[in-house]
This record gives sequence, structure tokens and C-alpha cells, in this order.
Amino acid sequence: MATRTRQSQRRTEALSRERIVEAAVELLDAAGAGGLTVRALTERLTTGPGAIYWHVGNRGELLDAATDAVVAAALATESAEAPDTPQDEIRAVALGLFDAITEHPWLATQLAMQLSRSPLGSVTPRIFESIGQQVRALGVPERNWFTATSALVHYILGAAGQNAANARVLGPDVDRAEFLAAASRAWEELDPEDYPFTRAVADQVREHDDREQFLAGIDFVLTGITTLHPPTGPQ
Amino acid sequence: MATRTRQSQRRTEALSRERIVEAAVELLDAAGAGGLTVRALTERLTTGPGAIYWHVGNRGELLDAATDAVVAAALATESAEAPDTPQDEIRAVALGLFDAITEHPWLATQLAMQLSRSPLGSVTPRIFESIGQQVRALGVPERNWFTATSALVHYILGAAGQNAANARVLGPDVDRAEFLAAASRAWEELDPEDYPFTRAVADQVREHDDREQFLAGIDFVLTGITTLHPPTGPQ
DNA sequence: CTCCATGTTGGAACTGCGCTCCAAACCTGT
DNA sequence: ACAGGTTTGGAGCGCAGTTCCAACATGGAG
Repeated sequence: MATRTRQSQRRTEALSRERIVEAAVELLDAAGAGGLTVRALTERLTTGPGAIYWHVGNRGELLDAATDAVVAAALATESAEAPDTPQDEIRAVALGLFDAITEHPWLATQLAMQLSRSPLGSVTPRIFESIGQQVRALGVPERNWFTATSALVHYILGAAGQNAANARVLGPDVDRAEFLAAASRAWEELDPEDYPFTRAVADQVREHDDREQFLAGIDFVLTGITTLHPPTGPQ
Repeated sequence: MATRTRQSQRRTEALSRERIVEAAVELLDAAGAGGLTVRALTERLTTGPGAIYWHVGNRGELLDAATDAVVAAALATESAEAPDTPQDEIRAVALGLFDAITEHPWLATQLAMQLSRSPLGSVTPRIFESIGQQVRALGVPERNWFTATSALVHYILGAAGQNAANARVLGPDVDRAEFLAAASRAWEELDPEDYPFTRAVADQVREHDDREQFLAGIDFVLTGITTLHPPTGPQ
């Protein structure tokens, strides 16, 4: 019995960090955060753990790389045309992230983890910069730039994260209606003593549109920013 | 050799779901989300896996229970006196969660995961109700209750989540200063072409106060809500 | 062309995890 | 005292991430 049965040819397509990250994103999309296992990767790329670890370091780094790749793609998409107002630009950036999370539900948790693990990563500055440039364009006084941008980023990531649940099931509309109906029903059955408000809005849950509500929140923050920190002339 | 060496007495303090959750929170506080292992629990409680699984079901359920316990405690704390404005009430609730996350950094990720996993859990309604009652007290028209409350909750959880990193190191002030300085330095060293804004606010990072900034964000959202949805008379 | 140095690969194996199973210990009522 | 259900602790299974290393491929030196 031969000591090796390796495939005669090396691989047709060379293994690379990029190919691994790409496969990782596909696995994450297909099976969620738990679906990204080194073994699943080895199977999909028809290789062994050693090859992967030679390129990647460890699983956490792979998750970070996948997150970074998806976020970068999302932020790169909608900066093509631009003669809109800063508000519209901010909405566009926010919706880009929102949609990215809708498309890759694992992104929500991953973003939360990565940001709270180390704001020094490459994802935070990317998002921060996109939003911040528009905050500056809004005419917000410079000493409030950081606070205003942080508030926007916090809202965007918080809201987008929550809404990831709605996208987790497959269907685009059918499942969503079912899901909302179930949530609404669950809220209606809460204790009237302890949860009067939640029960009162239970039916609004059924009717609401995620993107609209997300944008409404953005408008709250934007209105707050421009009201409390009105522009100080040009720039 | 005897087949058993069990301790002669049963345990002085009976095992219970509550005791397990309590130990779980301590483990989480001490070693982060990864520190909560069944084996560590068995050691801390001087018992075996079977005993724990008899009370708890699985690890996920334990995490949920720990999250729920901490959130419930946080929300219960500051509802003692109350003759403040709805705005102050909302700030109080928000700060309660903010501080809880600061004290239990694992809470941030856990909240994000639990909320995006199933809004049907017990944590979401709890938070939602606390905020929602104050939104109602603000005089927001009923048809906007859900949107306004959602925006506040999203911001609060998003912001609190991000700030969890600052609390992960032990020291209250020393480490924090170092941490911020490091973050600031990292931002200053970014590519001036790609990150002009982020570089420009790098020094604001060093000076800012987390709680103040968090409250400033709350005020943005509150101002936006009351501006876009002004009160419609009493209640 | 040959041969070696260097960069890559894939698989065997180690560790530690969540979890199941079960016999032993406990407790309660009679 | 003892029979019943309840609770416990440990052995062990399967699977995850990760490490280690012998086998390969490749490109330049002789």
C-alpha cells in the first residue's frame, strides 16, 4: 500500500487566502456562523487543514477576513453617482450595510463581535469613514464630528443587527409574513400587567416594513444631529 | 476498589437552576463568553455534567438564562423613584443597560445574538416595554410608537455593544486611557488618502467620555422623535 | 538535465468541547 | 424499613480547532 495517494496533479486552481475567504463566505451564507468549520472548508476546497492554516492563521482570523470582505464590498457598491444631499448619502451607506446583513445574516453577530473585540480592526474605520465624510458635509461643527458619527454608526449597526433575524429563513416574503405574525401573536399573549405597551404595538409589528423603519430611525438621528448641532456656515 | 467514591454527604447547598445560572454569570464575567464551559461549571460547582444538564438543557439555554438574569436585574434597578420627565426615564433605562454591559462585557454579543436569533425570547419584550412606556409618555402619536421605540432600542443596544470593548480590561481609568490612546494612535496612522475623516477625529477619540457620548446619541434620537412626531395632546 | 532549497500541501493525531447515558446515591411517603 | 421517583457525578462518544510532519511541487544553481 502506497504511503500517499495524493492527487497526481497539484490543484488546477492554486489555493490562496482569497479563495479561502471566498469559500468561507459561501459556507457562512449557506449554513450560518456555525457552518464555517475547518473540516467543511477542507472538503469544499478538496485540501487538508494544513493548507488552510498555512494561509490563514486560525478560524477567528478567517471570520474577520470574511466580515471585512463583505463589508468592503457593501460599502464599495453605492458610491458610484453622488450628487445627492449628505442625508441621502448617509441613507445609501446605511442601506448598503442593511442589505449586506440581510443577505449575509451571520454578518450581524460577526460585526458586533468584531467591533466590541477591537475597534482597531479594519472594519470599523471603513464604516466610520463612509459615514463621517457625510457628517462633515452636513456642516456639523468639527468638535461634534466624532459624537455625531458615532451615534449614526451605533444606530446603523444596532438596527441592522436586529433585523438580521427576519432574513434568516429562506423565503423573501412568505416566511417573513409568517415570522412577523408569529412574533406579533407572541407579544399579544404577554402578561397585560407587565407588558401593556408591548401588547399595544403587537399589531404594528405585523404591518411594518423593515427598510422603512430602518430609514425612519436614521431620520430620527439625522434630525437630532442637525437640530442640536446646526451647520456653522460652509464646510 | 469501590465502584464509587462519591462524597459522603450530598451537597450542603442543593444544586438548582438558579445556582447554576449564578455560577454561569460569574464564569462569564471572569473569562468572557468562551469561559463558560460545562467543564468549568462542573468544577466550580463540584459536580458532574449530568447534574447540570438535568437542570438546564444545553449550553445555549444557559447563556440565554444568564443574559436574561443580568438584563432583568439591570432594568429593575433604576425604577425606584420616578417623577422625572420621560426623557430622563429613557436615559435612566438606557444607562442601566449601558452599565450592565460595561460590567458584563459578554452581554453585548450575547444580546445581539439572542435578539437576532428570536425576538420571541423574554429579553426583547423586557427592554422594549421599559422604553416603550416612556415613548408613550412622551406623547408620540400611537401609530409611531413601534417605530420610535424600535429606533431607541436599536441605538441603545448598538451603542452599548460597541462600548463593551472599553470595559474589557480591568482597570477603571488607567487602562482605559491607554486603550483610547492606542486606538487614537492607530487611527492617526491610517492612509490619509482613504481615511481623511477618521484621521481628523482621532484626537477626539482620546478625549471623549463613553457615557456622555452615549447620552448624546440618545438625545439625538429623542430630539428626532419629538421633532418628527410631535405630541398630539395629552397621552 | 539534475539536484537541492524553498515554499506549499494534505492527512494523522492531539486536545478540549458539548452532550448522552447510566448506575449509584439521595429523599419522600408509607 | 423499604419502594418509588428524583437528583447526582462520571465515563465516554462524536466533533470541533489546531499542530505536526512527511510528501509533493517548483524554480534557480551547477
